[in-house]
Amino acid sequence: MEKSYSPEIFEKNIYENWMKKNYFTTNPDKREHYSIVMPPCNVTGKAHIGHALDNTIQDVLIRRKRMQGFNTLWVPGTDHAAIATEQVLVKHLKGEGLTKEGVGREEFLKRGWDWYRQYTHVICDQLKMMGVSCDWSRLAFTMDDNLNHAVRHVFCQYYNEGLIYKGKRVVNYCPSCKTTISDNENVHIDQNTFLWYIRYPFADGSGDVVVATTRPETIFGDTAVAVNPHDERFKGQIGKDLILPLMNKRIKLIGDDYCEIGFGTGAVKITPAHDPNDYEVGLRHNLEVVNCIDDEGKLTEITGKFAGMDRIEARKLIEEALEEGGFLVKKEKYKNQVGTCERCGAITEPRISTQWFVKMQELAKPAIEAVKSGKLKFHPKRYEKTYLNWLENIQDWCISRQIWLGHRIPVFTCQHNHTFACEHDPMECPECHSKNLTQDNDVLDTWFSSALWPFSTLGYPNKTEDLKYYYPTSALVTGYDIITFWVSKMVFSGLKFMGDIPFNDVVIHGLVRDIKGVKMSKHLGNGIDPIDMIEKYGADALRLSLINGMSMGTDVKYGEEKAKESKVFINKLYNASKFVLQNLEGITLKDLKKLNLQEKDRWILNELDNLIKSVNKNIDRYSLGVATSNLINFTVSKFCDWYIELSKVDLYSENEERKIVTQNVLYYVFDVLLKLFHPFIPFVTEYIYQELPFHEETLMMALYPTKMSVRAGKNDFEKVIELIKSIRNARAEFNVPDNKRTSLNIMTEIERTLIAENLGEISKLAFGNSAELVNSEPEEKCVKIICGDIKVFIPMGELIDSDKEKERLNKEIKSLEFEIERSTKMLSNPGFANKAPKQMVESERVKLENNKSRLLKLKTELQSL
RNA sequence: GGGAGUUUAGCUCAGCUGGGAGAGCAUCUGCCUUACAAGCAGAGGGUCAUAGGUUCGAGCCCUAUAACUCCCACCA
Repeated sequence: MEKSYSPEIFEKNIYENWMKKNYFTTNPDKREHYSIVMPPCNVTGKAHIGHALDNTIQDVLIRRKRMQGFNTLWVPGTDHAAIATEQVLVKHLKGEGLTKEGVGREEFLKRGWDWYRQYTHVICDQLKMMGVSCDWSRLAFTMDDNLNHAVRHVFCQYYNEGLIYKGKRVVNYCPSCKTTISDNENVHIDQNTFLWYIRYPFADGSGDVVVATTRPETIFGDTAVAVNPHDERFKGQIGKDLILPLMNKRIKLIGDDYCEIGFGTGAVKITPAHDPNDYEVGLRHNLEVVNCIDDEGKLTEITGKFAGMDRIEARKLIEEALEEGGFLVKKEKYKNQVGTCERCGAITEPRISTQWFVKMQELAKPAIEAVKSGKLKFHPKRYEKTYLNWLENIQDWCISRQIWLGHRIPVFTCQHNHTFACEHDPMECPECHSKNLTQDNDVLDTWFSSALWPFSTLGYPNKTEDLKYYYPTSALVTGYDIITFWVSKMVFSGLKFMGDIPFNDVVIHGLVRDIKGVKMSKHLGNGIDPIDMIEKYGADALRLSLINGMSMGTDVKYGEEKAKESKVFINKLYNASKFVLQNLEGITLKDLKKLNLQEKDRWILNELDNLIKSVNKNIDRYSLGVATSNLINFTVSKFCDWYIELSKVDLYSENEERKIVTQNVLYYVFDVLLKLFHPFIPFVTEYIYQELPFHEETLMMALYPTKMSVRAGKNDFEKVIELIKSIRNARAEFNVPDNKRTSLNIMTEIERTLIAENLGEISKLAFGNSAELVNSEPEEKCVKIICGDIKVFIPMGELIDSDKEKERLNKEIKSLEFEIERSTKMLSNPGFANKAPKQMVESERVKLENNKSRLLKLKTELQSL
């Protein structure tokens, strides 16, 4: 083993070996299964720290279950992230002086595949560096042939059942990406703008109506002005004609409840082509739909001299024109929110267009029921609300996108206008047998394919053994940001096509933010590259730093310091392993239960049992951060600080029997500890494990520890620990430096056996040069320490300062008196004595008695000074 | 406008079904003790956001309030 912990020299080899031995691959068998499908990573570039968190959580769950003997399947995968990738490709083309239309669909798709092939490698290699134990032989991609088959199968079923329809709607449209985007991708941001008040004169010259708008450029598309039919101000005017400014065209004043009395001027201009509400109003009143903004965000021909101008840039000129014509009443500052494209940041346009939709009402119902009935569980539970709230207010799902990358909509039209959906590319029209067919130009929303992920990756629509065995999967691990648009879609898809929920548990984690809590972004440059962290501190340190202290569902504030801290801890574990290994030479393996254990051995074994219990409990409830802090706490504060130090006494002694016992306990505890740690920090644990005198082929397949229950009854060794701490404490109070050793004279009646057994240990750990049991107080001037029944006399000659000693005793007396008062009060409260559990009352009584007798001893001591 | 979350030591956060406030980092003191100075031993530091309530007992449960964060929503 290397002198110090250097992850860079072994992590890569260990991973390659795991791969080579096929430890990650699995197939259905007789065992119980535990399966997870990995949320597919976008093939757009590098893995970010969020991937590291998400995949570490899954790896921890998978690795523990694998060690517990389950048939564990973890399916890795990647997503084609069509809009983002298409954008990048278009940019690349532009660099070559080309356009997408110029190269044509076929060539463009070819370039897409080249890109995917190249970057799938990058992202997968990075995941491998993190140590993920997924079954790489099953790596899935949302555009794979079999997944495409699943998509088309599902599409056709929806289509044939009438759940997919084509319709005219106002949808969000990004003029920069030139495609429709979903509501989720349309992010609202605050903007400072103006509210323009515009006068619409009545055609008969009887005054005018003033409307307020934030979008004067849409005036060209106005086909009505609406007021509330119950608004007194407009009584008798509804139905009259108005003159549309700038267009010099007649439009009607209509009455519609959509218009709120008391808001703004009470009148609102109606532009059915460019506002979803106005479109609805338009339908109710049979209004004309006039497009005044084209698919590039430019004003159309009908706007006359403004044609070809960008819609936002044209505002100023439109304003001037309105003013010139005397239509502008006023303009005031106004704050509102505009929709922007999540990917490119451009202001989106509500735009009337023909799109494909999935009817959601019926599909949502069973998905709601699955959660309400408790069959599908969210962890933490509060995220159920996000899920339910969304499904209960569901809108039809717009699934068509006007781009080229992705699953092309499998709907065909023949020359006689027969339209049909087809799972496999058709040769002819099923109705008229025409061979002159054209396919719909749009592709499907990326989420359409990821919605099928839990079963498409297992072979759907074929009825495979995998599907039968691994579905429903055990858990889905993902961030809260995609509950609505991914988790919910998988649930209703699973219920619809598999007849069962796709996973039993939904484990929701938070987002990784920077140390100040700000979202990481390229723009701000506050991102932390997980690969950087691996190179500097090792993959195990990265993993541990993400998990330790994390609370499921809550955002993680992350800074490089955390990786550093984790590395410091792993180094500690590494050093402990060096100690253990050095001292296991010549060990003969024994059955611990048959060995003559001492109190200290029972103590550490008992603590270890508690650890196993709490680690399991916390992983079961997905409190991974608590599990790691249990583990770290045990390692540092129990194993290293105490047991290792205690063990030195016997290991370096001539007592062969004690040496064998100690070696066996050390080995046992450390072996269990490595196994418990392995799911979290797989590399270093495997590395150390291979150095142990007895081990299996790999730690990742070793049996996960269970409790051994060495003993029952109470733990006496705590008393020795208390004693040692008291001595250390007293020495510190007298400013005795650690390198000054003293003799320790211990007097006790009840605990003679316990103390006699641990004299060497007490001496070593409490800075003694000797420790012995005495029957009377030494003649010399001593510092006296009282610890329960045990008294320790430490001759410290010139160091003893009686004022200081008095001070020390007084301090202790004071805190004891405080404690006694508290207990007395509590016990004398009839409510407590009657209502509290008996155990509680009893232990409080014992505590009080002990404190009282201790107080007496201390007071006697003080008087004798 | 609706909903959720957070508020505990100087900083980052734990704290399970209520039963004497915890960790890491930082600070101070003393130690190179043959696993570890990336260390060891010790110490200081908290009205658990505020105000009420339930209870024998509240960081934890209930009700308000405040501050911050996030999500959802078609308000011109």
